[in-house]
Amino acid sequence: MPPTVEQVAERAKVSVSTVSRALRDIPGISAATRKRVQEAAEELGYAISPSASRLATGRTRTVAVVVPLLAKWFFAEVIAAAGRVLSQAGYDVLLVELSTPELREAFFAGPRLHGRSDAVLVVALQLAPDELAALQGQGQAVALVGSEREGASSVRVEDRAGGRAATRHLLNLGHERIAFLGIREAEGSPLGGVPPAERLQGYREALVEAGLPEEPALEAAVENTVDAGAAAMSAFLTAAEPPTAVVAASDELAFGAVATLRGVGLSVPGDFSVVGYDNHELAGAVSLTTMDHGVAEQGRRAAEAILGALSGAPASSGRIEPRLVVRGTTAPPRRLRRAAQTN
Amino acid sequence: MPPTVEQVAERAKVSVSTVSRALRDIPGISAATRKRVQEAAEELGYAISPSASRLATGRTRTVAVVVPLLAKWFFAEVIAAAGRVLSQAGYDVLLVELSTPELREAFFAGPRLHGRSDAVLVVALQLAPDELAALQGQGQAVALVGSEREGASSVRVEDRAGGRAATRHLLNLGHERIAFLGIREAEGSPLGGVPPAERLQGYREALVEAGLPEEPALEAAVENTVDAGAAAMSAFLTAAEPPTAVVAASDELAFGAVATLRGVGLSVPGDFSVVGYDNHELAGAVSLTTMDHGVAEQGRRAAEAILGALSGAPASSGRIEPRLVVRGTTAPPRRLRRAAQTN
DNA sequence: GCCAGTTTCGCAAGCGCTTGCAGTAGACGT
DNA sequence: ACGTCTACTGCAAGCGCTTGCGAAACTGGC
Repeated sequence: MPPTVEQVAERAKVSVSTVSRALRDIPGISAATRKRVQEAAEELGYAISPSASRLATGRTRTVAVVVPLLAKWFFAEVIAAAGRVLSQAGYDVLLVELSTPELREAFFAGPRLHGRSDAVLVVALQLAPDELAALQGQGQAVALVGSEREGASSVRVEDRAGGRAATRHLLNLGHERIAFLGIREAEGSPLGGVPPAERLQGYREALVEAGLPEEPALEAAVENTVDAGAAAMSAFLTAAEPPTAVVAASDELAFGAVATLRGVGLSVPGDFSVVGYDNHELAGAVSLTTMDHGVAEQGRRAAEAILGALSGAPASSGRIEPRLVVRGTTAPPRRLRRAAQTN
Repeated sequence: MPPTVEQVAERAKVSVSTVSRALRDIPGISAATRKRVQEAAEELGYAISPSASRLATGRTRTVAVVVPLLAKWFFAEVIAAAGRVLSQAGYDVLLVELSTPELREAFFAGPRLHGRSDAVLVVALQLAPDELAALQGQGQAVALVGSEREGASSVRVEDRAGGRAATRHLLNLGHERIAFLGIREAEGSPLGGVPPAERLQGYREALVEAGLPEEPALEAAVENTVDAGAAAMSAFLTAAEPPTAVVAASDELAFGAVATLRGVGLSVPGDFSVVGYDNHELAGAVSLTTMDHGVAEQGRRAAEAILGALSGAPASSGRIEPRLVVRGTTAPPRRLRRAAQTN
């Protein structure tokens, strides 16, 4: 039904090879001929057959995007941003969600991308060396978001600095008992390796720098959900000497923490301060103080790295510096404010 | 680099046609031969070339998913659910985000999907007749989520019933001045046509049934964001005779409304009740009473409809009945509770 | 042990595009 | 006016797989 090069050639009174070259702006075709061909194509409503083109060239002009979980804001945002630059550049985006260990295993077991994409954008997954090799073995250029591997481009966040900054913010406000609400892998999750571990390190560093002791009781690690964050917050509150502030490794955990605190009648930030991590789409809605790590930018830069790699550029390795966004869930601890008032 | 049918054929000592048939479970191959071929393929790590197969068959085993905005929870959730059933069925998922009117126009102007997918899953976009025709003209089977068109499968939500149920819930609690916080298209948005209009209708119906007057001043229509919801809520509060409850056409608007209310010191649900619409991932976090309309199920069913259409089934047209999820943002109006106390 | 009827396979012609190489036609110099 | 270059364009051989059709092998029945 759709016209082929042949029909365009016929109409433009040239050979198919000329059509092919004219339409792809390949030199060696006179301007006049090129124009004639383009017009013929236009009139016929010609559209190239991707399959045929791919078969002949061996390249697909498609990049696969693999994520552990599509419905999480972070991943969706990264994909959206990456997708825009990719499709802008004329690439198709193939979506791959690896939401269970089984899917992950199956995906890396065979050459599942062979002939489907030229490159892969891997978000958040911590690839094992052989997994990376499996991808590259299929001739895929690979770019990583949220991890770093030899031989692949990557975009990472300075999470340690981020964790430290979040914690410092609370220290500067006068808090001295600050908890950390971290992320632990859920059972069925395919992430494999927890990148935000650096956030915890940053937190610890900040405490040490401030001359405060590390207290294991103030560190939790739970599944990255609102409910888990809420539960963990409850646990902190039952401590003998509860913290007065918490830095959460994600905004979702922070949401949960805030919910718990307000639920038991505590005021945030009056009685307790919370800082999140992500600058989630809805962070503003609850006025959450949080670390912004340019989620969309991560996607954008990874996509650009891929485009670069596809045109022969060497692997690049970018870093993003998170920055604190102060909103309404952080304030000096009550003790200090009382003191200030009595001044 | 990767092996081809030819090499498999050679190793299994059969012809390429036999390999092709054996690997695809096409009858006419003896069990013994089939096994031999499969083993040979296995040993060689053979993977079919999609391009070649597509070129030869004309089918791509790919379905395109088009959404207006990927990073919104609703869309991401629908895609995730649909993607799971599609990839389970062996289909690739091609992602298309039409986030601006320009992109939308360009997309429908040419045969952009020709040879790229066998079917399209259109989420939320209200297709103009010629847009639908453009897709079908490219030989695409099409399934719609959130709209309905002659000649295409679709999955829709009984939004009118949903709007009515949400409103009734508030009426039953004793509210008499209930506002509606609706969705209006943003300027640069490609949605084109507002499906949730039915939610407003349901709201009005419920009021009429309860013998209450419709008050235009109690109906707002804003962009579907937390901030816009917050602003609209502020407007409601400045009314001469403010409402005591609001039904929002989305959870995001509801989040904004709640934020405004609590921001000015009003208690929710003590002083004001709010019911949302979506049962957003984070609705639980703020304990939002809302209408659940099975978002994942919409994706799943649409994907199933597509698979059906691809195997020759006639267009189907499913409906989903939303249900109320009562959480913590709705309660009787203060007036009534006082009365109850004095009892 | 021979023939008709089944199975099981292989041949070869595409599918629609790309590209190395060869051929043709102007352009230019002398 | 003729040879030499350069600039265009066409030929044809793939790319790796599918599939209609005919050939070969095998099954029984007699």
